[in-house]
Formats: sequence, structure tokens, C-alpha cells
Amino acid sequence: MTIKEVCEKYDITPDTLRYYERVGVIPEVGRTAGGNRNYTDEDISWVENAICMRSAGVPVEMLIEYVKLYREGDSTIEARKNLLIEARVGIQEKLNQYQETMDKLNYKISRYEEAMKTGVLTWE
Amino acid sequence: MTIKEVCEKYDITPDTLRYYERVGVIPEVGRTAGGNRNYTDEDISWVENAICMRSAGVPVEMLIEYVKLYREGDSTIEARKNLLIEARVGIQEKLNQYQETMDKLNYKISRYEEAMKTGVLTWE
DNA sequence: TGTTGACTTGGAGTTAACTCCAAGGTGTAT
DNA sequence: ATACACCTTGGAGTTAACTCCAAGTCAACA
Repeated sequence: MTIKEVCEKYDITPDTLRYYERVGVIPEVGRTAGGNRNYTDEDISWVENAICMRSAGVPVEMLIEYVKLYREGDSTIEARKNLLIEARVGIQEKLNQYQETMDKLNYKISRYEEAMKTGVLTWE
Repeated sequence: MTIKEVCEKYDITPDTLRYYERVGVIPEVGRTAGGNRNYTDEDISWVENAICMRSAGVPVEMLIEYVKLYREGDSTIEARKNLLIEARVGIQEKLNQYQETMDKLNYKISRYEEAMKTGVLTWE
């Protein structure tokens, strides 16, 4: 699969994909005889994973660390698991915070709707 | 309330608080005779709101717009409500995305746990 | 009255995560 | 064989949201 095809599949730019590879968010991708990137199914699953984790705010730094451990082999399984657990803690905290803000926002919006219906402003 | 007290109350730095005021994330805060910031209860509720919204990723730009509309008075009530709804859409999308990533992460971690118990690696 | 510590301002610097660019190579349809 | 779109690299530039700094003011205490 060419870089363009991967980009279209995941709605991402070639620059981002090259950046991910350069810094190590995904392992190195093989090249064609001409030197162009040629993504295998395995490469693509790394890309998919990176996009998923990034979309939940997992830092690039953490993904780099994971790939680094992965390349070191089976001895790093526990370290990798711990990294995933660390990522999970961060995501859970964000989920809680976002939900809390969501609740406040819903309350605020309901007050605006009330004010607009009655024409009476009773706050701030 | 002094800037220091507000900072301690919300675990935030004075620089951030001054930055919020400078760019308009919160309305201007009154000063003492000596020129120091003196936060009223109303100022504090603006600060609290800003921190809450920012912690859910609502862009600074949007908070500035909200404060700007607020200062224009009652004629902007509908616009303000629409801004809040826009913020809510963004937060809901993040919540969905984070939950999806959480599910994938839980699955991944469970596979690691399985691998560590059985000593058998069956993937990647 | 002098020193200490917290405050003020405008402006510059930092960080993460891209995003863009120049100079050049590749590949395929005419 | 020659456009033309697409690819490569290293490196520079951008953006959002802070974060830090210098130079100066102010308040309280020895």
C-alpha cells in the first residue's frame, strides 16, 4: 500500500505519517525498489493503533516508548503492559473530567433555554 | 482575594491567571489601591468556569468569544447559547473517541495479561 | 528606613505535535 | 521520451497554550 492510500484510508496527511515514522511512533516501513514507502498489513495496524491512541490524547512520547520496547522483544512484555495501563489511567482521568464538564455545560445550556423561553435572566 | 489565594484554591499558576485575563478568557479583574488584582466572587466564578472548560479541551479562543459576547449584553444570549452547544458537540465527540480508545486499550491489556499468565504470545 | 517578598507590566521563550518547504528521484500515460 | 503527479529527505516553520523574564512598584516588618 502506498503512503497516499494509507492517508486516504485514515484521513491523515503524508507529512503526519512520515513524522510518525521518523520519530518512532510506528516502526520503520519498508521501501519499494525505487525507495518509496510500501505499507504492509502489519505496518497498517501500527498506523491504526497510533491514530487511535493519539485521538485519545496519549502522548507521542509514550507511543515511541512502546515501539522501542516492542522492538526489544519478549523481555519487555511487562513493561509494555505497564505502559498501556499508564495510558489507560490518563484516559480514564480525561473521561471523568470531560463528563464533569459535560454536566456543567448541560446545566448552563438548560438555563439559557429557560431564559430564552421566559425572557427572564436570573444569573451571572 | 489575592492572585495567590486564587492560585492555591485552583492549583494554577499566577502566570496562567494573568494570561487568561490578558487574552480575555475571563473579564478584567479589579485592582486594589496599590494596583494589585483583587478577585471578587464573580471573578472567581469566571475563573472556575474557565478552568473547567479548558480541562475538557474547550479552546481558549472559544472562551474569549464567550466573554466578548457576554460583555455585549442581553442581545447576545442566543449567540452565547449556540457557542455552548458548539462546545458541547466537541466534548461529546471527544468522549466518544476516548471511550472507543479505552475499549481497545482494555482489550490489549487483557491480551497482555493472558500472555503473561500462559507464557504464550499469540499476536503482533 | 531598609530589606524582603509578592505583586505589576510588556514581551520573549518554550513545548508538543504537527506542517510545510526545497531540491531532487520515481513511475506511468501519451 | 517527456510531461505530470507522486514520492523521497533533512530541516525549517507554525500553532495553541502556556511559561518565563526583566524592570519596576508596593506592603509589612525589624
